Amino acid sequence: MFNANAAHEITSHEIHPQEAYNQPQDQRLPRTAPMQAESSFKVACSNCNLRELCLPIGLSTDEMNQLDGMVATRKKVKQGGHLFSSGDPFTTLYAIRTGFFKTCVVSEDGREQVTGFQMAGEIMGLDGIVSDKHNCNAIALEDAEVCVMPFNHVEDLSRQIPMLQRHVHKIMSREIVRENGVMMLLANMRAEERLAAFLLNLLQRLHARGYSKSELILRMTREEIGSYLGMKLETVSRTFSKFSDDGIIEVKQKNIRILDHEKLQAIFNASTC
Amino acid sequence: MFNANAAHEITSHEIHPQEAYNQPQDQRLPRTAPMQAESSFKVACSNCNLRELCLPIGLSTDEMNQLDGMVATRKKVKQGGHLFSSGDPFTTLYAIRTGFFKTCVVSEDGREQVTGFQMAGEIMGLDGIVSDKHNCNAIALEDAEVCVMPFNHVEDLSRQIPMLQRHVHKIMSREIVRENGVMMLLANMRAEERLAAFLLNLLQRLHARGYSKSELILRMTREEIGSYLGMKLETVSRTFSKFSDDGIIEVKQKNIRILDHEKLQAIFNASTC
DNA sequence: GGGACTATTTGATATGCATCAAGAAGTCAT
DNA sequence: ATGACTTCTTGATGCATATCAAATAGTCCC
Repeated sequence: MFNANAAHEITSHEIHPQEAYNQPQDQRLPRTAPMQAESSFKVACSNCNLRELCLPIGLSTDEMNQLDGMVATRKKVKQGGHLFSSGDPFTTLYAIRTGFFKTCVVSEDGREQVTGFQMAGEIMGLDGIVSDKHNCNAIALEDAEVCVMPFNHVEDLSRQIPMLQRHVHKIMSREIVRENGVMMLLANMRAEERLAAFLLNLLQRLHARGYSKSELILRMTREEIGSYLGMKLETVSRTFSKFSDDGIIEVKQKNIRILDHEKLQAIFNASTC
Repeated sequence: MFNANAAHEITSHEIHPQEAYNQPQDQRLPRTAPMQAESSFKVACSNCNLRELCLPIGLSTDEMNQLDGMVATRKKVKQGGHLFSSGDPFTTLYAIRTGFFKTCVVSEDGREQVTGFQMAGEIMGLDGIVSDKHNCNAIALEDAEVCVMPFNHVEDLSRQIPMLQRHVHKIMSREIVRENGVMMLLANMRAEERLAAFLLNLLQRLHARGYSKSELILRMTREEIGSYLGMKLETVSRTFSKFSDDGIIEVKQKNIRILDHEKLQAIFNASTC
């Protein structure tokens, strides 16, 4: 659902290479899709190096070519910029090619609730389908690029390619299941369990993208973490400090190093105590 | 997505007529679909009196007939019975024809989290699509009947009827948006706001089904409400008592009468204070 | 590089809800 | 109808996290 070789096209003044998720790093796992010369790539899923995350597997060459019609264009979003806002008319889904987003809903009185953090290969905009307008804000937490997929195209192609249809359904179902998990977290867990769950989830998703299992850079503030986890930023900070004191993690601002993955897992399951 | 004239087929020993949501009541709004003789109805969406809630509008007669193939069969579930359980293989969606359900996920240590309450016309099982197995338990809170819709049928028909395809997408999107709202509730609201939001939501959904706006019967226990809202059953009870003391509602066990709808709404928006 | 801003950390105190407990009301089965 | 069970209500107390506050660290912008 988006094109490959992102790194080649990003100019260095846009991001800090050593910090950005959208740059390849030493820890990245090898990709099956070989790197290719950087010029002359059209917007196409068929040669996107993230297609294993984004698209259904097992498509025929023919279907792959059809699929390239799904992405109409690409769009860059600067850090802090809105990809879409609550109330905007809904016409397209977005696949993240590079960068990192948060989605949040805002109540009438202005309280903001972060409903999720999205990274490369993940789809945004599903909330807009039901009422033909977006129901949340999608804000880039670092400079980002997305594939614009007009929802009409997605639906048309889904009718022609059953495997794609199933894939779209799975993506929506996955989001429902994810939110079920967040409900469990918010309703039942204590601060330490929530933060452990949050870190483990981020690590797992980053690992699937070729990043280290024992290190990560938080793209969001303590306040945004707190919003997502239903706690105040001070509590997030205190809990980080506690994990640090207990030798579970090392915290250097937004850089987190996991020292004891098992202990973190144990806290998450602390349920079991 | 399910058949009509439920009331005619339910035998009285199964439910208490004066209490059940699955019985017509004085307060019900008139339906556009006329009541018909009770015998000889086959499983068919085309003559279901809930199709306005359940199905896309504006289908041609032809498409309507096609759609009748979607529901393979119907299934009765006794109060307390499982429609499906976490881990069960996923093959079908279910549309509630009559009755009332809860869905809940259970963490490894056994903590139960109610993720939703479902009533007539609503679809269950969407959580199962992503991993081909169900991710939660669906338990009947009163004797119920559902339409069994093999997911293969749904997908096949969706490819043939674009309006149905869009409808399925909307249903999934609606669930995502609903869960966004629950996240906001759990992360940001205080006990009174949560319970007010809960009551208003139930009232609104029941009203759409022809029930009174000022009265409802809770099908779930205080504990189940508490689980859904992220609070303990004692707090639910206390909050009901407080609303009662404040003249906002009248509580007689599971029977709730709304005395001051505006005040309830104000508490929900209490955010604004 | 320096000043203004934002983000983070840490401490002290307050509070909303959980927990523990016990009794009342309602429901079910025989 | 009667006893056993579940559900609900209400009170007393405790605790986890919110709130308030202030200092520190980091970042951005001229």
